[in-house]
Amino acid sequence: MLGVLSCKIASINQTALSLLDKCKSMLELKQLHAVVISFGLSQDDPFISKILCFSALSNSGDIDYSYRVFSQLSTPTIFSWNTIIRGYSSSKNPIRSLFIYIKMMRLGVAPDYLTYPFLVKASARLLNQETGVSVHAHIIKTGHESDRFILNSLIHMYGSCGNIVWARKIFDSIQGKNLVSWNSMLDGYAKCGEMVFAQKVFESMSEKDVRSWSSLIDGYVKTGEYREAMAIFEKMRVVGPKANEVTMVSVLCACAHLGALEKGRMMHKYIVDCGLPLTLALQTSLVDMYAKCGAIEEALLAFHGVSKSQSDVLIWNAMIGGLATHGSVEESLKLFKEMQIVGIRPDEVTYLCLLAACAHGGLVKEAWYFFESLNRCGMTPTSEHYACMVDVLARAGQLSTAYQFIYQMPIEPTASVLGALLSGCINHRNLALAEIVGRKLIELEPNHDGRYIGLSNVYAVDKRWDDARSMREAMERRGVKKSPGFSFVEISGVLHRFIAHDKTHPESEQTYSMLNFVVYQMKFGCCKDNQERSSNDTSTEDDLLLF
DNA sequence: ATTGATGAAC
Repeated sequence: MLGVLSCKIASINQTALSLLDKCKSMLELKQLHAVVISFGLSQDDPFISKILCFSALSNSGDIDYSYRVFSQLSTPTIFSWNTIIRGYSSSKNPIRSLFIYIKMMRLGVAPDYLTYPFLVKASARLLNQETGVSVHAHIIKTGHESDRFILNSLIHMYGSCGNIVWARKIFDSIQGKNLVSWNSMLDGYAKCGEMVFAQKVFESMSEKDVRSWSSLIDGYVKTGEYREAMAIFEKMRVVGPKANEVTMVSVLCACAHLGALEKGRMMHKYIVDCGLPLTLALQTSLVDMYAKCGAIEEALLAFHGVSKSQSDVLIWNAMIGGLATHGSVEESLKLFKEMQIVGIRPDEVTYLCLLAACAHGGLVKEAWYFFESLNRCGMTPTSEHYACMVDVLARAGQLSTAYQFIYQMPIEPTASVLGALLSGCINHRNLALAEIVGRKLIELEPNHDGRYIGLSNVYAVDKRWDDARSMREAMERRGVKKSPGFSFVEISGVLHRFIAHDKTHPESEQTYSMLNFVVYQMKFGCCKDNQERSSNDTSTEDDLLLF
């Protein structure tokens, strides 16, 4: 009798195990788990291992459920410990990997060679080098310092934490580097903005995969070298591997910053043609690209293509921010309300977007409301929030309120906070305050060319030409290099760069003629006749303002 | 059972 029963249990167990392999959601997993518990099999090891793995590691898993199951085990195997540490290392709370590890140490459980890669990953994701160094020390103490997987993850960790020197030291020490070693080193340089070194590493790689290309492209995007990023992508299309989601996210970001709408549309088409799945990250990049390129209708189209139940705070921020910078202030605020109805919690960035909207629409009262909402929702305003708030007040001409606001800030005002006040002072012609703020800004950032130009502009508005010139001289005396401002215009997919006073473009003459025409229209609201259009009559004042 | 990349604002 007992034999039959145990036979039955074994077959139920077998069925449950094979069903678990086909499990697709937490709901199904929990149902199976419940069945097995009701048969009194919950302590059965292969089954529990599978439950842990699915809930800790699968995309549709739930690491906290995994941990609850784990904490019921009397003596978890090293496999179970590692699974939980691994699960937390890629979760929202990577610090929990370290907590589990500490628990493990206290209980005297010995970690193995599979424990450490996840602990290093957790430290990397925390961007906390001190934690990383502690883990590194444990790796040496337990004799795992020559494991190639661990060394590769250490390169990545040090690179992510900005310690590129140590990343390089480990990289150089590895005998028999593999593609992951090279990619981690390359990505470390790219993350630190060391693109010359990143390029060097990239070129000396005998084997490159999609990650190598993506890291290089993203490095150029993060350093603001968008045209270089696009050039690498074009090369990748010819000689490299097929682009994937990550590649395209960076490429779209480059298009967005270049304002290259045609190119952005081509990239959108490329994504569809390649059959790349339109993930939420890609859709967010599309929304942002279209919005930044001024194609707000296409941005909205991309945004509404996402079902609200699948959306997250990032894509709402992209759309709210896009509408705000486009000047569609009401639409932007309306979307904010809708976001809350859908049940997406706004975050710090959402409030920055809202404050930007208020600045554009001159909505001072609303801005105060949003600023106070930050505190109400338990968020701490950052210097960027203060800068935005000052921008709202300064644009609206409430200069003394702005000044008071800065005065009672709990943190030191940053250059962008004072910068917002300065432009308000210039626009509303409070030149006495402008001079004080301008001087403070140079003090704060003595190596920033724009700060000297800022104060010089104050003098220029005040027609104090000698003082204006002296600022330029002060800048040169201190050896501050002035980088020329430039912008891009995309025509038929070709990017044209314009630098102030640059005459090297083949159609420079027509361009300046049109510029003068447009400036005249803006100033006087009527057309000059064609004869006058070509005359180059920039005044001294404009010259100084443009620098 | 292991390591490496991506979306929002300044």
